[in-house]
Amino acid sequence: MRDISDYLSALNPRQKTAVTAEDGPLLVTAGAGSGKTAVLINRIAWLIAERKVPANRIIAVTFTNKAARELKVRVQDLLFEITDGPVEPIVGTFHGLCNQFLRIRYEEAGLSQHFSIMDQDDQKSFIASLIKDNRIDLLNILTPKSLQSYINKSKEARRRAGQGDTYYPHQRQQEQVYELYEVECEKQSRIDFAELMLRTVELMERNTQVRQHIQERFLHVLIDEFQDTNELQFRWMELFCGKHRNITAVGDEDQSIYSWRGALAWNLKRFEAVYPDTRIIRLEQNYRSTRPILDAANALIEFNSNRYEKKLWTGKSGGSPIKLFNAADADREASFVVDQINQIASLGRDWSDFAVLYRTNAQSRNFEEGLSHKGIPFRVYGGVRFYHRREVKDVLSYLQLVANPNANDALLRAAGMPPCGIGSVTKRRVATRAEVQEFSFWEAAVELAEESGGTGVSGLRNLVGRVNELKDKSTEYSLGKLIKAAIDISGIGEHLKNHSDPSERSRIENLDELINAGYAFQQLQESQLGSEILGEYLDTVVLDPGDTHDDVSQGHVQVMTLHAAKGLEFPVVFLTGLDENVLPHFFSTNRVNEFDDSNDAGIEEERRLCYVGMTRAEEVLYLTRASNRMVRGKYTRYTRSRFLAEIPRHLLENVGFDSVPEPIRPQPEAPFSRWLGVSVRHQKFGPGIVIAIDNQGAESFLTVEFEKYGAKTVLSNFVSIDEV
DNA sequence: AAAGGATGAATTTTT
DNA sequence: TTCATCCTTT
Repeated sequence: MRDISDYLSALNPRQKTAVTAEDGPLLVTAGAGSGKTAVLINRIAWLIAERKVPANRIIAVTFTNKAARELKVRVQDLLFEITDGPVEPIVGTFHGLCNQFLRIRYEEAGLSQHFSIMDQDDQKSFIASLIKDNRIDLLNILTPKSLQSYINKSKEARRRAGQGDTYYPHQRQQEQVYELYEVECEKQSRIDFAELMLRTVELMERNTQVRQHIQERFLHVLIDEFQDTNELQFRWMELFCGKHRNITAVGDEDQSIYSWRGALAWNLKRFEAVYPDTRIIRLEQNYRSTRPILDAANALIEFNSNRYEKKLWTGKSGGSPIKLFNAADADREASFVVDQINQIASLGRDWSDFAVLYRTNAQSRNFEEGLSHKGIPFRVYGGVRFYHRREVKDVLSYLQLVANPNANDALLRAAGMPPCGIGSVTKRRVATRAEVQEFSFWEAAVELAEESGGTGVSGLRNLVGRVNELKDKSTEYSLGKLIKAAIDISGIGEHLKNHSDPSERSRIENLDELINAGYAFQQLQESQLGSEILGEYLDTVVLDPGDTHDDVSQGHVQVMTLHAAKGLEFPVVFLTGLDENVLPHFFSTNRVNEFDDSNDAGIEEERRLCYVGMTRAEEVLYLTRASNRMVRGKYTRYTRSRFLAEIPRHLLENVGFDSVPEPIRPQPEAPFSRWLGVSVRHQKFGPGIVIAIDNQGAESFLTVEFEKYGAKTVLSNFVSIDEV
């Protein structure tokens, strides 16, 4: 049996300090590529193996299911040789963990046992039908989408209906819809993503017994990607670690790119404020990128304010400068990228070594066309997820109805697919009946089906019969078999098979895939019957609808947005669209509507996005741009991104203009001004204090009074802020 | 209920 | 330009 210290020896000193930190609040600010996942994994393993903390009394939280799976597997792998017993730390996403919690404590949380979870799409149509059914005349600045965001934002701020501002008419209407929404969710036993968190937090706050039990149980709480936590999640953390206060938060404010979804990078600072005895460890050694890439990324992010001063460094030497290409238009930008990929690949690289990154999905088309034109295999991340496909949702609506008959939208969906004579008139009858009798659409449909009537009523009779048949089967069938039954009994399979449109017919393949997924899911759980496993399956489908980008993408060039690229790394990266109003995006520089905040904060998030993109690159980084882009059918001129001017020029190599280059913009602001008087550390000269700053173009020279060498003027790239 | 036409909107999307 | 959604028509 090996000793845990063998593994620890693979860590650098700071990582080791973080891994073996004693009890109490611990904050790890981990720069891109600095091995934060390794720290998390090793810390959990160390707690279990060295500190003998029972694995099931450790809870680790991530934002994605993928990250949760990876964390769990790697901890288990690491401990496999060290411990004998099974190792099961509790690892999951915030929402997944809250769901598990609420499934057990649904009663105390005031939920129906059969509550079903709505994803974003479900929620949006739920709100839309709410507005329609209640005949609400929406003010013209409000839409179902804006109301959805209002409701979610309110919940994230822990505001219930009736607690928001009502000064303006539109605010009153927002509150009105929010109130209706809560009532309707209650009636239909529906719950949305934010509600999973809010209910959990509210229950913990309200119920002392539950709180104490949880706080007692979890000896250690660990949270990954802390810069992405929102208000609710911060509160969740406080509640979960309230007793033992053994909380490890890992994050990087420079990679906070989800503030528009309520993430508060500021939570890192707040953590320190809430836990004054916090131990802070900074991981600054980067193991991913070559030096020019790091230097450029560092210089760029330096323009942001309110950061922890930290500077990534690498022990690696060498590395080629960043290649900059100015294209005349987006087509040429794409063909340049494709040509470069072809050339570099011919020197012996796999297609999957390349990534093409962009700010908006609309930019992908040129690259897709260029790549397929040259016959290069590629995969575009994003797009419609399997479980969001129309035919899949249609089939699942029948199962949803079995699991939660109160789900009105599931009934309406099932009623429309396959077409069975139930049109808008019949649907309205169902809705009216449900309203009058104060029960669900399902019950209304059952009642109406027993009366006599025309095609609509016989359609309802059909539908009710089918769902009841499925309900019977659900008690005896396995999940895969049940899904197959849903496809057959509903008639969706038959309907698609006979469709005149071949693209509709091809949807059958997805349904076959759905059946397979059902069998696979059943395998994963212990053998349970359909009725028991169905609920779990429907939860999983919503909370973990699978990657749009499977790991089978080997042998393909990776094409994706900057957001999708976070957490990934590639040997060769093309960061495209470095144009003003593309990156930074137009919305961050111009106020377009009341919902976006165009200000420094907006630009700074764009800068972080750019930073995230650059730090994805291991060896080669290209920055490309185009002077003309087709937008809404019109050619629009673009100027170079301000971010290009923020990267020291000696790190950039122009590999081509195929248009007249625009003059470089003047330096926006003296970059290192905040460094004056700050104590810093130079790679060669050691510690010192900055006494003067000289900005020359994109480069900055710092005059530093060194402890050991006196005053010297050095390039800012070689200086980092001293650790406090 | 389905198909065709008009209309309007167009960042990013871990759960 | 392109795509999705709504509305009209049959």
